[in-house]
Amino acid sequence: MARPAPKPRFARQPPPVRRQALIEATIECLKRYGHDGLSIRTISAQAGVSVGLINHHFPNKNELVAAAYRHINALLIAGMQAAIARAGKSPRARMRAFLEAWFSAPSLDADALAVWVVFWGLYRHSRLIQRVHRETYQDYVNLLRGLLAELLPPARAPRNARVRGGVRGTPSAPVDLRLAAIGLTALLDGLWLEWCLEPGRFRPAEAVELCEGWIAQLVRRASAAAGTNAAV
Amino acid sequence: MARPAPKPRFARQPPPVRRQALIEATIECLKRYGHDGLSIRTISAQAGVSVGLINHHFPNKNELVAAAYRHINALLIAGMQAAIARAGKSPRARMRAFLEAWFSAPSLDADALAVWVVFWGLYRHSRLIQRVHRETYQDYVNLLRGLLAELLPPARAPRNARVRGGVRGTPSAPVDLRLAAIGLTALLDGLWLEWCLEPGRFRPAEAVELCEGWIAQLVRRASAAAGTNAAV
DNA sequence: CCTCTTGCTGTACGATCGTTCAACAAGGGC
DNA sequence: GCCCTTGTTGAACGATCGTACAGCAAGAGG
Repeated sequence: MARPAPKPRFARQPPPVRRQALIEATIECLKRYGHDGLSIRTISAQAGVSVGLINHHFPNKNELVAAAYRHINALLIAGMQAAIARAGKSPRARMRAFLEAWFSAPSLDADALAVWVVFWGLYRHSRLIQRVHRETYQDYVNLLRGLLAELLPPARAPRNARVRGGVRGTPSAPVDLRLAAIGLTALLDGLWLEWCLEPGRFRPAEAVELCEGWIAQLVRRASAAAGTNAAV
Repeated sequence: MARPAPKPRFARQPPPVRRQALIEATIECLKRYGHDGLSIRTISAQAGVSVGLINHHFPNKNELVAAAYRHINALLIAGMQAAIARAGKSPRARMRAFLEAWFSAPSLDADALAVWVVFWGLYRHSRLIQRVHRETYQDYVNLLRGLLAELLPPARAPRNARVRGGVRGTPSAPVDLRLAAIGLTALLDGLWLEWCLEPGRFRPAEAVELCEGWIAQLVRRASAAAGTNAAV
């Protein structure tokens, strides 16, 4: 008992490490408690630190929240890119890998959606969130557009494509890569949203199937327009 | 000046009228201030009443919020139904009317999305919101499914439809009305979401066009499967 | 082992939150 | 014109919010 039990009351961490821990605690709190979890006290408790520490590493709460938003964005995109890279070189396999990664954990998680939705709710009134969104959402769209471009015949890009009015009965209109990416993004986001809000309504495999149907239809139209059979 | 200027300091309202006014004030506050607008003081100021009145007409704040969620749901569905009714009897015209109503004001409004998103953020942690969602979302899905059913040939409904594994290259698989409705819902929601988050990326007419393309493709497949030419 | 830097703690502060409640007064019924 | 019902007010309460800041102590450098 000579030694006074030198158990340190806390352990110092390098700023980057601590910042990362705080960011992850923020996301965990959002998962657990929704928007109510976005409080300095809740987050610092989750991270196991005192209330004052957050303002030592971040100028204010909004900056921490924006950093957390940036983190989940980056995580999502990195996950998708990894899945694609694992799939090899075949454009079809890469697209399929992307879809399957999109419609399975950890992307397809009701808790995760709850987190995203809180950020979207902040979007309109937080310039910080808006900036992060602009910076990262573009990456996601580009990723998707790249996958589509691989898949479609390398036809002349329809630059400045003005859509002809009333496309009702013209199934062989030239494929607009921009619109195609927008549509696929919408389908992905919409299915993701639906599944998270009510997981019982359909199975993830069915969502993949719906997307592949959309893409197959796209490839068919593109091939017809190009007059070739480039796509299998 | 004999009369002491009998200007009443407030005007009484029948409870249903006042309740409705408070509900609309809640939505207005959400539009204006996002989640921060969901405070008793902000809402009562918007409605022009005192802080105590809300708890006189609603047992607590959560009930008011749930009532507001129910209100915007009902409003949306009523708007769509009205647009459809105005379109007459032709299934194609009705579907088109629906799409155009969906992708124009007041549905397609960035402020409106901000309101929805806040409610979705509450969804996971509020039993009240969950109940309202269940009760009203079903109406929306049924509306959409009805429109689709009108449009597709009256083929035998694929009950208990088990999706065949790996539908990769079978474009003439029987059309599953359930999956079709799910896909169209996702496309609608996704495009709506995208447009509201970044209105510059595409025009509402392009969204309508994307949806009509999806539906046309569906009709084509259904016709092929039925072996008829029922749909023009 | 002492020193110095700095990551970290925890109290304090003012603002704002949702809710309660006693008192007020608007306005219809007689 | 008075009464009575009840819609409405607004002060007060305790809890919790984000931030500031003075001081503690961990742990590397000498």
